[in-house]
Amino acid sequence: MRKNSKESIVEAAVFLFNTKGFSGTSIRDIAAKAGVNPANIAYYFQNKNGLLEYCFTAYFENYLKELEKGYALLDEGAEVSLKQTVVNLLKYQSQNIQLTRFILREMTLDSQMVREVMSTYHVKERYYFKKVLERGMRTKEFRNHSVPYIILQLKSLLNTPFLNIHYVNEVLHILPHESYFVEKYSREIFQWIDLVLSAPRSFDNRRVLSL
Amino acid sequence: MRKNSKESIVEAAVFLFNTKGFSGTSIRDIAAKAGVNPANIAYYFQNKNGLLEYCFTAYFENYLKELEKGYALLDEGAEVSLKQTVVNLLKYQSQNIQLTRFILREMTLDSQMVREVMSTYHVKERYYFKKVLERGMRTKEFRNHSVPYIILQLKSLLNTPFLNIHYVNEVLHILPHESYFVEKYSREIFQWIDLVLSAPRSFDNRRVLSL
Amino acid sequence: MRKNSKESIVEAAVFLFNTKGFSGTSIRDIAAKAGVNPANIAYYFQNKNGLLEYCFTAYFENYLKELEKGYALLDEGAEVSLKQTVVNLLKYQSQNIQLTRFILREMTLDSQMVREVMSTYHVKERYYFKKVLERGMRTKEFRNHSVPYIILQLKSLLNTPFLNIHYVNEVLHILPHESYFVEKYSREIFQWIDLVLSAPRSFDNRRVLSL
Amino acid sequence: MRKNSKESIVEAAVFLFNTKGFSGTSIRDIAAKAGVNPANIAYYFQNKNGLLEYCFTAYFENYLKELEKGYALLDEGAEVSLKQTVVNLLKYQSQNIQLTRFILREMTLDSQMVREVMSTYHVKERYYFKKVLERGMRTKEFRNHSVPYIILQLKSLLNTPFLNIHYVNEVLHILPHESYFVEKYSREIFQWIDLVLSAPRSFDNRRVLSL
DNA sequence: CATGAATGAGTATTCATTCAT
DNA sequence: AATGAATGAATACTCATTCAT
Repeated sequence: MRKNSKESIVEAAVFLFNTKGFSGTSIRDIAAKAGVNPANIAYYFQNKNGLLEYCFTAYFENYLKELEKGYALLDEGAEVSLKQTVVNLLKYQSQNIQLTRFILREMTLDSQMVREVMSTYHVKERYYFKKVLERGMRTKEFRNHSVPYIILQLKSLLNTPFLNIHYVNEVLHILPHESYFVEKYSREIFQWIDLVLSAPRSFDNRRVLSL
Repeated sequence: MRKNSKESIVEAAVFLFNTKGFSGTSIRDIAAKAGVNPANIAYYFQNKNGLLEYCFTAYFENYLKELEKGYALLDEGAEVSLKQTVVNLLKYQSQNIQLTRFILREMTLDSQMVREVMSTYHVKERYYFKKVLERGMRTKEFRNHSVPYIILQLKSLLNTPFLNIHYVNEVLHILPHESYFVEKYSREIFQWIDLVLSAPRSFDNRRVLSL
Repeated sequence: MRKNSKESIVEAAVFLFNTKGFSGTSIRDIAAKAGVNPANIAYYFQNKNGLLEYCFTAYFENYLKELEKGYALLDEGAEVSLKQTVVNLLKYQSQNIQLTRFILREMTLDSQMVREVMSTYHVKERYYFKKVLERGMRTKEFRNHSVPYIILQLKSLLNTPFLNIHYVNEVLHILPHESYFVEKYSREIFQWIDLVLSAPRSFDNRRVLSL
Repeated sequence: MRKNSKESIVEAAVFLFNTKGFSGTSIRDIAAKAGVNPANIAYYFQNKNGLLEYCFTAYFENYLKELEKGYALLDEGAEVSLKQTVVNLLKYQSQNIQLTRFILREMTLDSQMVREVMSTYHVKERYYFKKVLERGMRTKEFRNHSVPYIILQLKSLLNTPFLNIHYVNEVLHILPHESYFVEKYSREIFQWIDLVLSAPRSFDNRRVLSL
């Protein structure tokens, strides 16, 4: 009857997982919101966990694409590449704000499935960041610094607004889902790159696209 | 049989909420792990939500105490006060790493209870940070900056290692529960304060206690 | 794709009904094992019960044929007829060992369908046995005996090895699906006929075919 | 509220398993018939399979007791011991006719649980029968015979009336749950023992108790 | 003939909670 | 202070079946 059952299931699931968490969301809730029969979820995704894995995969495959786009610019300079990556990721997360929050939260659990699915993606992500940072240090664009600690800070800055969206909204009156947030917050991270990461010199943000 | 049922319930609950999430943990799991009868939990905490609220309250009351200790140093300078606060909070979170992760995660949900309980604490926290930052800007210790965006970055840096502890462990090989992490990571945040937040001048970390 | 969907469905169904029971087997199990679409089963057999009835009918029509073959020999003597029937039935059951076990088990349930389908066959079977036994008693081949109790014993001896095949295999190390079992076990039942059923005299097994 | 929830659950379960089979019976059916809450079944028996295991254990422990009682008479003669065992087992099965039918049927499935639970009991049972038969052959009470095939026939005769109770009722008009059946059918099996199993001589049934 | 999509009723099981003791 | 028994509602999931294509 419905044209796009699978799609509407995912849509409903993302919304509910985002607001109530994975465990806190029942398959019936999802089916009701999607306007489909609960059995249909098993039909398309095997079981509730299959739906979760589908979301994880969807999120991370696109996430890695954004990473790769920035990484492709590495020959134009580590700083340019990194800044472009920051913009890409902020944009991606801002445009998929519900999915992002849900994934970022679920990642903090100790479930075996999460570990398995994510180990791949995390290793890849770390590889990209490491390459960019090491290149920058080699070319003296960046000062020498502990790579893990830099990655930790960068990821902190990138993820927190999307994970704690409610806090950011209500307490700080910042709206991460609005388009100008990407622009504004990119500049904040650029400043962190310029001041904390880069070797002291004149900075060049002109090459960063789509800002 | 057990000397301190209540305490052992909380202990078990924090461990399980931390690893499996609040919704993912059943009262029987907790009771089994604590070695008490499930009905006992209702006896002490009314119901499952009461146990959650107890954890939130316990966490935030001590969290605010740490904030206040740093705030009390405001007259010795905004930078000193802020840096001391950073050390205190890192220490507190590192020493209560399971509770911290669980609370930080649960805070990202849209439950009404979470909103209610936390509005108070978040407002207070924001008040402290705002006071310190504004004082620093007034005294020219800090450059002028958007207060909300600075708070956002500061909180990002403070919380992320404890929330994403598994990622930080496995991927970055950083161990936030070990004592030297506080020391090392404090210096990273100090650097952020010095380079991003402070007006360009010579920095003074000598006054920060217990580092 | 498959050449003979219907046949492969029955084959799969018999195997699964045999090992897991009718209620314990799902239409999807059968379809999966047969390599066909579940909807196909409804196409051929109306519904799951139709498949069951098909199996029952197939089993009993051939079963009755074997009975009739033995009954046709009645004029050559009750003992010969009975012994031939024993051989025929043992052979038939041994060659359809999965179907046999499943049918014999399902017959022990109180389902209405089972009652209906089987009343016909049971009555016919009883008729044959009764005729043979009464003839034998009249001709003094058999001693006088309660017919129902003799039928009960005869059916016990005929069915049990095929119904409790696992027990018979594992505990007694007898293999009812191997061809020499028919030969060996026939002799056991012949002995029962000779000693328990027949009037004391010299026995003649020469006329029994295909042993 | 109810005085004997556990007992009434077992009672209802045995009745329903008997008529509809284990897989064909739902936990709700049982709970409804027993007048208890479905969750109570999980409370007492862990899950549906736990209830099944409970029934198996209950059946076989008492079954073995009857076997042992007969076995204890072995020094009075193999024939006496065997005949007493027959009476005991017929009595036990006749008095627990529903449980017996259900167990005998379920034993014919290939479930792993059934195999595990029963391997013990079957081995013990085989041990008793083997000892009795071998003793009888040694003392020339019984003629030489293949022990497994004798056990097979004996068990056929013992179990079939209780397993195929409906057939036995409707077609043969024999009522295995009535007390005189034990008496009558014992004599049939005695005759089998006397004529098929025993060496030709005069028989003595006087020593068999409670007949 | 055959299938993928879809469904409503049903499955066993788990849940937080209550309450008499 | 603590517990075993019990419950009703909810859980994820499976079922046989239907139907348009």
